[in-house]
Amino acid sequence: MPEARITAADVARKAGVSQPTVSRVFTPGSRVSPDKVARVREAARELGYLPNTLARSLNTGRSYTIGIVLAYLTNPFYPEALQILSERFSARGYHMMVIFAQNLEEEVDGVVENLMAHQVDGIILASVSMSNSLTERLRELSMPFVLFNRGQEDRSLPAVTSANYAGGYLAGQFLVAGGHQRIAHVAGWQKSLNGRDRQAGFEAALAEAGQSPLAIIEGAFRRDVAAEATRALFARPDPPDAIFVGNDHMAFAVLETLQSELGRAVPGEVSVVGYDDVAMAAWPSYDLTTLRQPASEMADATVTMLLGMIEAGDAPSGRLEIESPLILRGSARIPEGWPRDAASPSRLIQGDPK
Amino acid sequence: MPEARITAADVARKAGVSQPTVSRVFTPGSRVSPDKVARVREAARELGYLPNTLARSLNTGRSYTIGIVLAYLTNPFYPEALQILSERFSARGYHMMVIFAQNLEEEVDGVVENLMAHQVDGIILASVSMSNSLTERLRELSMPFVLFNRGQEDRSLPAVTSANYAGGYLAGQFLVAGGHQRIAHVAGWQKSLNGRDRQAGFEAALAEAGQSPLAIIEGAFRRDVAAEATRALFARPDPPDAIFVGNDHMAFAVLETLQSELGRAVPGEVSVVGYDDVAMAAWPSYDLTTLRQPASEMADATVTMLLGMIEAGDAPSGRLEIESPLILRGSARIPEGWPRDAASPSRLIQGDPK
DNA sequence: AATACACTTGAATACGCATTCACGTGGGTC
DNA sequence: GACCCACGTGAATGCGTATTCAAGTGTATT
Repeated sequence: MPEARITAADVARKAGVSQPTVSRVFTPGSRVSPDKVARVREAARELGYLPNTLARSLNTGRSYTIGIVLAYLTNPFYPEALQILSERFSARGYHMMVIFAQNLEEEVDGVVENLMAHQVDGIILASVSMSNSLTERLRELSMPFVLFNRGQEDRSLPAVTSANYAGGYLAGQFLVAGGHQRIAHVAGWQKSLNGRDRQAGFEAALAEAGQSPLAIIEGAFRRDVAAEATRALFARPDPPDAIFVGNDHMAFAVLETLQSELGRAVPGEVSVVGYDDVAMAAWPSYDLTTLRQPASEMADATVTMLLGMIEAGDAPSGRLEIESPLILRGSARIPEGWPRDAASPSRLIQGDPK
Repeated sequence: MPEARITAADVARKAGVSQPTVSRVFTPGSRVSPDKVARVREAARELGYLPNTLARSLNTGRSYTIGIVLAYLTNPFYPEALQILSERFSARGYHMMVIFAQNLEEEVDGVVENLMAHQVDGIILASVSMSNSLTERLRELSMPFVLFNRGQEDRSLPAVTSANYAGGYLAGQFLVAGGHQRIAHVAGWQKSLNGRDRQAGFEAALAEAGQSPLAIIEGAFRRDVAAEATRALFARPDPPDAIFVGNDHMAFAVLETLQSELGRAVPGEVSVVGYDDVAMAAWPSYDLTTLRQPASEMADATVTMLLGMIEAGDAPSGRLEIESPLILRGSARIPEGWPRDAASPSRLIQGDPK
């Protein structure tokens, strides 16, 4: 029966030093004489000692843990982002506590309180809504947080998104330039600013060309709803010749409904443009033209922003929008002379406290 | 500038009670008079008090945190499993700390030590290898752990998998019954027992029918390798008329290579059977016949097993294999009279300490 | 009326570590 | 040779909570 719990005091005793010296050996930046370092490390190795992170956190006030709240992983953009975020945080010495919450303000608020009780150093809210009272609470407690892939009306809230309006605009511009006359939109969830921004950009591009959307149907970021929307669009006497879909996850359902169920040629009869550029978009079955949300850059920006607040005490920096280039593939007709590298510019919107 | 940190002592002062009384109010099972409960709750609410989980864990020795080590989320089986595991643990009052580790024993060992330093109550190792020394270490420290979707040679290690051998056997049986004569296998990673078990079952079924596999090529659970394997199979003078693929993630690549690149009809010229039944397998683009690994049941079993060790002190229970039924879809010819509900039996293999 | 008992409560303490603080010790400077 | 200073070290203390333990209250029992 081996020792139940090895503490710094045990190591100290074995190495013939004091407990604080053991602590210093395991605290980068502390100065300890080389011989004691060696003795302590040797003793620690023999005993199998590991510093208790909880005790450490309790008196430093830093847990090196980041809480992340997610709505779901069904949309493959989130697994991609989650893994990258985790790896970035790991590289900076942080761990990630992952919690799923349905996208209800009430539930998210409870989850966030839970994370705060766990003394996380910061919180990432990925694609979930939070109540204003919670936002206030986080601010008062100066708990660092960043919204990931989810903006809110208040542009002063720290958030990292892609340039959704610009991306939607680019999608619209692209489809108009492709000579499409009846362009429909299967929109994202209307309670999501992401979805509304993409839609607004899309509509602006069409308006600028003197067009208006053939139809706009909410897809709620769900496959089944998007498939149903597609059926509805093609039950019309004047079906669309192009569809801009609010994200790739829905676009796959739209494509499948068009091809397997409605027998429409893509892009011959209908062009389809998505949003996200998840890995699957490049697979042969879909070959989807789409706007790329660069998960890697978004994760980098999120980590930088959050750790800036935590470690450097940076003030919350408002919303950061990452450039969202159009990736040309085979699901949409490519206009003559369309540049291969068209992209919407990235930009930082400084928050103006409402 | 609001209070920096509200402690139980602050609440106690405001409510006119002692700190232990506050503690008791927030500790289910402790008896406190109703009026004091009310006073304490009121004061806590006004101050915005949340018990510090770190301090609590420090002297209870229980963190209510589970560490989970994952190799990647690229195979969609893992996001599905991750979300279900998280929800199950949440329901039992536990949080999940997620860490990614390349599938190298060395790295996994380091990550696990890291989790132990964080005082997790238990660890789930999802599809990663660990060294024998680490296994020993975990046993000595009596740190509960369960291998998820990854068995090891030592059947006494607590693990939850599907019935991989039986599943592979069923796949082989099914393809033989379908009248296929040249059955190939794109195998999983050879260092994974999952992959080897599926292969062994498959080979046994063929052998029983007097056949032997046309070819077995390692796919390493990777899309690109699987696609290349498919090309190699069809570069032969005697290409296969059926392929059993080690998991769905690879099977999608095989299907796409067959259809988009090689122009082979599925299931007309080639039948394809996968393994996992991830959500995408049911999508029209793939419509993949496959063996279901029931993520939900596997997660339930894992949670039950791990929390049994943590809360009830159960002894590690050996490997548990969950039934893995064959899901009939359109990617493989269905033999005449094949039962619609064929399934491999689930079974518990008691560990015999080597 | 006296004792026993169930119940509630606060003072003290422990959990494992990091961090003051004060105390040497040695080498360098004039 | 006296002084100063940088450095290494251990004793003591605090982080915020849960858990002894003993004391106090009131009710039931004899």
